[in-house]
Amino acid sequence: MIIAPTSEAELLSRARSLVGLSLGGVANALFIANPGAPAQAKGWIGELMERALGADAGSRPEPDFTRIGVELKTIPITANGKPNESTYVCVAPAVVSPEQTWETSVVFRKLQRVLWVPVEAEGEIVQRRIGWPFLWTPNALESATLRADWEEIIELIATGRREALSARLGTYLQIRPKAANSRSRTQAANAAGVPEATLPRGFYLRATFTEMVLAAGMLD
DNA sequence: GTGTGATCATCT
DNA sequence: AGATGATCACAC
Repeated sequence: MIIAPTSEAELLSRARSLVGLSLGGVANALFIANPGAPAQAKGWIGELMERALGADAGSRPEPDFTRIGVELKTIPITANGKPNESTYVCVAPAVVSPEQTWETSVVFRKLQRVLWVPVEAEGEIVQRRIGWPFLWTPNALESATLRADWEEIIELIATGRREALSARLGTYLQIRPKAANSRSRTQAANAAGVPEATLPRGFYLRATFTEMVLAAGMLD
């Protein structure tokens, strides 16, 4: 077990010491078993990096590095240097409390400070290499857009209009299914407040957004 | 089942 | 090809 970092500088230093290394090499050094077939290896890279860097939040809905409030996100990058996937943020609430605001949301708390770690998206997983990591905080325009996206989506959930939810909503932040399968259900409420089962969903950052973030991050 | 880590696979 | 909806693994 690697001890959690106590400062951003320590975290960033650790992450940058991994630049250029293969995922298999890091896994071997940590005595972590190699992943199975790609379809069975979802999440393996993220969990490997969590362990390599000392993330300590476990499965709690808060930033990975609890002491310094930093969220870790690995980001798959193709040969053209762009992310080939969206980025999962957290589950979307099935019911919204009246006190819920953008500032108290899990999306906001997780995205206030992120350590992005680019990783090659192609080839054998164990041979993929780690790229240049950087710390990020959304700028004013990004924050305003994320907030507007979140509010639009949350409003639909809060008013029970889940039939209007779609991954097409949101400029940077979107909502999509987040479940074991399409038959999964969780308890929600319809427009009249009557309990109703619904598909669990999660918040994701569009790849077009993380592409912008990555482009800026490469500069520092 | 709920939350974490995501990527897969189908549709447009 | 890119985006949307579906799915996989694991901890608790």
